[in-house]
Amino acid sequence: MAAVWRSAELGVRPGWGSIRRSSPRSLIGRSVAPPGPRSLLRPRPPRSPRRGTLSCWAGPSPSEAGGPTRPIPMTDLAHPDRLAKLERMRAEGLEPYPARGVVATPVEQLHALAGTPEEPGPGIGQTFTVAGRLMGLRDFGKLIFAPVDDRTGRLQVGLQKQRLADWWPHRKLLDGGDQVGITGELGLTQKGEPTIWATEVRILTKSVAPPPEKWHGLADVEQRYRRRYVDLFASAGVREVFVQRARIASFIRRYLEDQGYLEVETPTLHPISGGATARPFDTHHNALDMTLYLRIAPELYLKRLIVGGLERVFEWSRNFRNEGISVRHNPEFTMLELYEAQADYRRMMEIFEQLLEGLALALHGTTEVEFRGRTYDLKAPLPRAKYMDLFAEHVGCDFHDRESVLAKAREAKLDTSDAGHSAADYYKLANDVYEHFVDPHLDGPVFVIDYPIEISPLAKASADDPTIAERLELFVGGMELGNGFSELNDPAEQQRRFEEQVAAKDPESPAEVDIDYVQALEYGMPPTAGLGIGIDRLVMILTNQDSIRDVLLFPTMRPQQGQPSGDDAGADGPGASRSAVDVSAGS
RNA sequence: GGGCGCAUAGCUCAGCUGGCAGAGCAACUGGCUUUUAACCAGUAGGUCCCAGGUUCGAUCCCUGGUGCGCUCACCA
Repeated sequence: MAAVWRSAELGVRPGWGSIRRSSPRSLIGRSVAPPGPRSLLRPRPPRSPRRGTLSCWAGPSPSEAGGPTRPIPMTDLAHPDRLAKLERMRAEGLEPYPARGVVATPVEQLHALAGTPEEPGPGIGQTFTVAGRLMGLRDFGKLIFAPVDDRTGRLQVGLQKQRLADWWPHRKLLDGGDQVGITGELGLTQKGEPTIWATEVRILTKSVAPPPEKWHGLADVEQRYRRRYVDLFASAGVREVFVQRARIASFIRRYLEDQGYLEVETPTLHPISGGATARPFDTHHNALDMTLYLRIAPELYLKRLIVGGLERVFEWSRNFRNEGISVRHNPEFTMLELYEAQADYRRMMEIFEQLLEGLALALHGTTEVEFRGRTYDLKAPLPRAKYMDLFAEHVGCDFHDRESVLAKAREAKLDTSDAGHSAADYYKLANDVYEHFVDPHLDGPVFVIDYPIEISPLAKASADDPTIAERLELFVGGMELGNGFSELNDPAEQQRRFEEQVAAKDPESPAEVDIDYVQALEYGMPPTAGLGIGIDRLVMILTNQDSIRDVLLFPTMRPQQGQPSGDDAGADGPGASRSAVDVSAGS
């Protein structure tokens, strides 16, 4: 409690004692803005009466702003001892938040420069600066060892009284978690640990919130996701996952660019939600007074670009789907979509295979990856299995054998009430049967190919069999990693399929035909194939993370502290077009 | 939305059958110049998630709520 008020002892104007009682370690001072996430740790009871109290803070303080004794705005995350040190720094003429950092050498390089006891590096005895977060303190009295982390790794610094005569009295101001810049001679300890023997120590930023326990880091998964910034610096291996994620993205970009692909950006706000089957998020544009949908897939825009002659395009598409959250679903997720003129779905499988194999080799040096305790070999070519064959094998009857399929659907306790109404309804049900019986067997890696045309409304029919679409889905670790097909480019056929979907009056079906897309096809889209890859899941596989949340820096979370949640159902009035869920390739 | 589970110090976690709230790390004080989660001695730190209920007495039992995890359904 005395946290914030330690400053009072150090000369902050007296007389705030009454506030002190009423406002223990809450968000104090600085402004009267809404409290926001006060307690970042636990829900707290409402504090409405305090607002007035806060405003009397803000009033008189500006004159003090900038002064060393101004009240310290802090949440209750700030620790009293650290706040006291902050004030002590100012009292001793040290700026806890200096304007500039230091020019430093990355830790990775310093390790190379230091070498080993057997083979000392060229930097031994030279002076360097390391900058980063202080990850601990091992105090031996006249010697302190401390690990410092920067983005490239961890290096030990050694603070010796004999080398730091002037600074030594300030040493107690240091805490784990502080941002520091340490300059000194590079050397090795008796145990051979590369160490900078400091001759200059600077606190570049005082950390007033204590870091998590040093050995375990943040273990509470909720805290890990909500406060990822802490997780990143405090938990082993977390940064590495996101570094690898960036490498994966970079590798794929390079690969596609080498293949002559152009990276493009298409709208995220869609007037008609299309390109996949999913409930969209909707929003409203005030000036246009219209409903817009966050994209569920970039597909229809990218194919417009093929019509436009760009021929090979890809996009990192953040897609938004108003669906459930699970260990492999997040409401916003990243999908790579690519389209290539003059290609068919076989070419898409080759690209997919080359990417997977190349990524595994680049990241792990082998095509075998571990995921959820199992090993998957991503060496190309990957096995293929035809949808109809899988259906026959695992369901036990032919896809088109209505009687048997219906019996199987009932056996699986699927909803069969719509099944008789239309051809589309039947195929939807048959596909449900497929997923129920076949998906559990698709551990992978395996390309499932040649899907029924009826569940692939944006795909082109096979030349050999008009009931079959030239389509692939790749499964690894039991997850669908991607979906691709030879693109339907017959505008009349596309319009017919769109209208069929709209007519189905399924709440998940599109409410509206995307006429502009049909018109684009009327101008002529060359034979084209497309592929969508779920990047988050790909990263899961390649970094052996069980949950999609572990490969997303900031996964979607419910807000804390009993904020109103999900009760805006009445927000879209009756006039707002009910979810223009779209036709899709079922991707 | 359904089922199961979890919520205790800044962090990681114990807490027996319902009887004064515990440890390690972090912090503070003291000691220690080559450690690697340093070590040794001491000090301080708690709305036991929230609200009700049962009870002489609730961290513990009951009811409801909140958040999170797993799982099922939908989806990629």
